Amino acid sequence: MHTKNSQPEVFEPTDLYQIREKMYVATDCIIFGFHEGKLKLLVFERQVEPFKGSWSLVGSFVRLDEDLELAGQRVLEEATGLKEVFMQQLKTYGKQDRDPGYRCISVAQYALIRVEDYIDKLEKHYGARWFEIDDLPELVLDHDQMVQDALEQLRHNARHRPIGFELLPEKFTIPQLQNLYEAIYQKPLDARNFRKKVLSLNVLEKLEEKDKSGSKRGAFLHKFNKENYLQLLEAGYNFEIF
Amino acid sequence: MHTKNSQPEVFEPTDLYQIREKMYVATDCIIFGFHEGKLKLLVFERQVEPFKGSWSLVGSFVRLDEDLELAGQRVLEEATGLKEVFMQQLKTYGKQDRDPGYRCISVAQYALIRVEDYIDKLEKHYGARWFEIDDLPELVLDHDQMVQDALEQLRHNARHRPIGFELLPEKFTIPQLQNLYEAIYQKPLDARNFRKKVLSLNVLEKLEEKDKSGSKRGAFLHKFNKENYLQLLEAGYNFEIF
DNA sequence: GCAAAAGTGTTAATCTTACACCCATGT
DNA sequence: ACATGGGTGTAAGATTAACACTTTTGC
Repeated sequence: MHTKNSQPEVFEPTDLYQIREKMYVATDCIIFGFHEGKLKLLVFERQVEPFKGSWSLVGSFVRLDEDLELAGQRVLEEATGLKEVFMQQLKTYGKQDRDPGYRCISVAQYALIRVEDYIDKLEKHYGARWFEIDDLPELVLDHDQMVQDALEQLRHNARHRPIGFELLPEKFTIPQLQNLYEAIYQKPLDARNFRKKVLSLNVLEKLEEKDKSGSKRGAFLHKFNKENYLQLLEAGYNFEIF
Repeated sequence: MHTKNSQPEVFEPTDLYQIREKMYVATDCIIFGFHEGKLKLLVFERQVEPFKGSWSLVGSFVRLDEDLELAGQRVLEEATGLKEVFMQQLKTYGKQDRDPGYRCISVAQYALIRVEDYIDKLEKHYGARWFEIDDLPELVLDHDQMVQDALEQLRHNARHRPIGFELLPEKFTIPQLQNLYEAIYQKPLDARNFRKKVLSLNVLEKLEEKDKSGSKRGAFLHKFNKENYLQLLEAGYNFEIF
């Protein structure tokens, strides 16, 4: 509060560039996957002190000559071998004491990957491991918070953009898609209403092929039609799944 | 892509801590205000080279001993004299070449301030100036992008949380609130439907006082009831204004 | 008395929700 | 033939959107 006659304290522009202190900038990746009807998180065993051996997100320092987004992609590729993954910035964590060793802020980014049959290859390396999101271990530093925030963001985004498709293989069935949404929101959805809703969005392309892995009868495979999606977005269309 | 038999490239954990390069971390503030029925942005004349004299958001380097959020509050106080302002992290901008002088990433935060009669005090200092958001000057560096992103975020958030109240004085009338929403979304709203909707949310407290600044008849003042709001949020209530 | 903004309800259209049965197939 | 998951329609209820007139008061 300031009183009527006191001038407000206004910045001295020269201050702006007076105190310049460099610090470490890290990026940490929250990696989600979907497998066997469950939404999962990929975590890693921390290899360095302090907290060596604890579970942790995977991350890295951002290098001086690389864009922030690129740093995320690099971390992801180093950790999983996957390139050009869907990835979105979540939030930057900047508490002064968040890392006990040194001052370091971390830009968290979350990734959605198509797991498919590739899932256990990841686990063979460097203590990487998938956990179901309702059964996560405690993570190091503020990584628990990051995961909670990422889940909230994922739930929020999946309501408004057809983001869920990033977690499925290119071809998928409607029941698979429904399973995914049920896993994200942790509640059962009505199959008729779900089908009606997603088909009404007009972004799915029905293929002639069937997938018989889920049932004897088999379910028709669909593809996500990105062009239709972009057109509808421009037209101000609102995607809400339920 | 990797072939069936090649092991995926997985990160060498020791790499993580091998390349450590410090950089500057800045925070820039997108300051919104609402005055005379218009949504406005507070910008500043840049006082340092390069680009001295250009319009710019206000910002500062984050200090080693301060939390990121605190840095935002500090910048805001230095620039406007206002304390404990509503402020929310927007996004972190980390292109390698975003600042020509040196490597610097910037965490953008946006603030909503209650302008009231305080508006022109701000303009008297250091070239600070309010611009209407549909008539903004070009800003320095990537600040234009920051403002666009902040606007989008503001529009998005104002739909889901009663965030708009932060831009109004403590006591306000329903028509003023409607004006604000019209300014944010740049489209006219139906007065009857708007009133019905916001009142149905049960977060406004009607006062006995009237405000006669807007009309001869005067309109009843209302207060935002934060307790009710928090209760409803917990109960999973969904605030959508239209 | 008139101009200017505040305040008030109803109806049609749309969207959401709940709900139950037949189909196709592999075993 | 039966067990399993895939696929389909309808009706009731809730929400949204469109729309016009009366009230109050300062000038």
